[in-house]
Amino acid sequence: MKFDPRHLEMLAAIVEAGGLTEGAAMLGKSQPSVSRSIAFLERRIGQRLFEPKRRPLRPTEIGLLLAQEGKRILEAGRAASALADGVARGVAGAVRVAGTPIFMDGVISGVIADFQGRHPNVRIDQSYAYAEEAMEKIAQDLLDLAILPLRPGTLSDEFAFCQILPGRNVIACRTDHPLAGRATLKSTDVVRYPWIAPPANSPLFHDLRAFLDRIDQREMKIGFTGGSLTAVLNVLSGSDSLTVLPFSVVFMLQRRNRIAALPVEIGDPNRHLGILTRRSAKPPMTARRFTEFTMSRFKEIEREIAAAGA
Amino acid sequence: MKFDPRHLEMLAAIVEAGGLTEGAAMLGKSQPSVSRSIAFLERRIGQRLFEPKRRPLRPTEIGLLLAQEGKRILEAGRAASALADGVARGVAGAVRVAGTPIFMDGVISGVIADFQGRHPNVRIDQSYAYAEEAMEKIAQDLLDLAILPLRPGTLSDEFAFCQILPGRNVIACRTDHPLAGRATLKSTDVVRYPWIAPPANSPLFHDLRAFLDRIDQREMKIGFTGGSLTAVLNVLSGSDSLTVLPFSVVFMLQRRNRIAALPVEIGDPNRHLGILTRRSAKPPMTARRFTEFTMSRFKEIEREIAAAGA
DNA sequence: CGAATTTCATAACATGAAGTTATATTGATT
DNA sequence: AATCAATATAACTTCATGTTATGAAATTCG
Repeated sequence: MKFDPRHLEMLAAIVEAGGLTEGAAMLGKSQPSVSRSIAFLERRIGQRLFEPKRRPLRPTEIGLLLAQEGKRILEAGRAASALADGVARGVAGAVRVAGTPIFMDGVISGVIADFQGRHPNVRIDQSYAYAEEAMEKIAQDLLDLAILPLRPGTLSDEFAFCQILPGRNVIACRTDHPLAGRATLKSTDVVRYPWIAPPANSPLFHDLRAFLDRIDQREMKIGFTGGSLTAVLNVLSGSDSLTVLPFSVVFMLQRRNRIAALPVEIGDPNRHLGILTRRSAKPPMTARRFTEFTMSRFKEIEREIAAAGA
Repeated sequence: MKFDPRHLEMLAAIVEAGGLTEGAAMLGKSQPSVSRSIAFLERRIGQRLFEPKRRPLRPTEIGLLLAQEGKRILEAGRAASALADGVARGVAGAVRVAGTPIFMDGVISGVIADFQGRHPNVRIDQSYAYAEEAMEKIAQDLLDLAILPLRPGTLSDEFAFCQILPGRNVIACRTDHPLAGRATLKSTDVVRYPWIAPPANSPLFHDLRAFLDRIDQREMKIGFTGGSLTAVLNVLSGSDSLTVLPFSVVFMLQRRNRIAALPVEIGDPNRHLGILTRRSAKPPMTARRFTEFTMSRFKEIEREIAAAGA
């Protein structure tokens, strides 16, 4: 005996509402429709589900038991509805976001924390990726969006890129570093100190190489390499090391971690930090929400940077 | 967004089975039917439920979440099916049975205990009633069956009566009662001792009155009245009291409770203990099961009585 | 107790989702 | 690259469910 779950739903609704008419109303159906379906069900299982000749329809023993199962079905259906509505409104579901490690850890993690505070039912699946890999994953729909530095011109039509900050990098050091506070720096100064190298394939590393090429100083002491942002910061604040970091990361961390930026700008001025998405398929509502949230958050950060610079 | 629970079932089946084809098979439906239903559902909620371009169909985030609800629906449906099957086979549900208090407590309670051991999913709703009340309730379908003493001839066509034992009553006393063991008794003997009166409106009481009328002894000392069988037995075994009890009750209890029957038979010899049911409507399977079980049990009891009498 | 009211069942018909088989398409596999 | 298996689509049928209108029965109330 296989039941149509809708029949059990009707049964539960009638029992719960205390009558066929109210039960039908609760389900948004007409009374005769429900009446016929229940009659059909009773004949199919060869059992009365409601006491005969009782006008406020009262369930029999088995009617009550089956109605309990029906109630579970009703509740599962309601849960599913709530879930689907949440997804449609962008307040439930998941967002798959990736970005360069240092930037994700230094800035985006804070944004994610804020976002989760407002949308606790949205899960953020974060991963680390550089531009090439991120674009691949976005194209394969393994990723909803990526937050990373790019030159907008270099992009294929497949992608959309929404810039949020200038992608400039700076040389970072601890606040009481011998070089900190100097108005100008000679290129020979910076190579006297040990360096923390960013990951070998990262944009930061390329920028650093380009910078050293430019000042014709190919010899640098690498004192530390391969660490995450936390490790980099610890080494940075406990030694005279220098490293190259996105300005936004230094800005966000400068108070808490006593990090300073030297007056040297590094990297392509045409490059910007931005949000990379796929242009074609319309993204899930959750991803759109997160994108909007991130952008508004960065507007605030931009203002803070401007205020601090003034 | 209101879901058709069948869609959620399909979703769950596909996810559980690991593919659309197997899922359809699990539900006993054709593959195209399920495919189309899922496609329909995806368009309705505007969300993909399965990753596109994946051949062993794999659920998306939301697909998985909705499938979990679907699983609950599937399980509720399965539970309902098991329940309905149980009821149809008479191994689940309830039986409403009534009978005279002394007889129910003394004999039927043991039968019920046996029955419940074999059918733990059948609930026995027991109540106490004499013939008149029992017939009313059976006619109103508030009762499935009654077990009580009746003269079969007096019955209307509405009822069926299946006799299980002669309905004879005896005078009961404790085994070491002064009268116990005597081969014959004079009527004056029995009125010397205090009596325990059965409930005033019970057949036992009427039989006792008829008996006393017959032996022309209208004066009897009533020492105790109004108690249940347990109380009656306690008084009986702790004093020289006499009372009238169905023979079957005395028989069942004589070993455990040291009760004896005096060689005096009381009551209408044309009356029999039997099972009273309604003839018209076909009874629920559970009631039929219980009736059959009770009758077979009484066949055994009858053999035991015969063996003990020999 | 009978009338009014509520509540459920039935009738008649329309609609459309879901069932079917046959076939095309497209990832996956070797 | 070719084959295989899994899924999607097409075309069509069927039947449960939806509708409104109405009848019947039980409950309530004056």
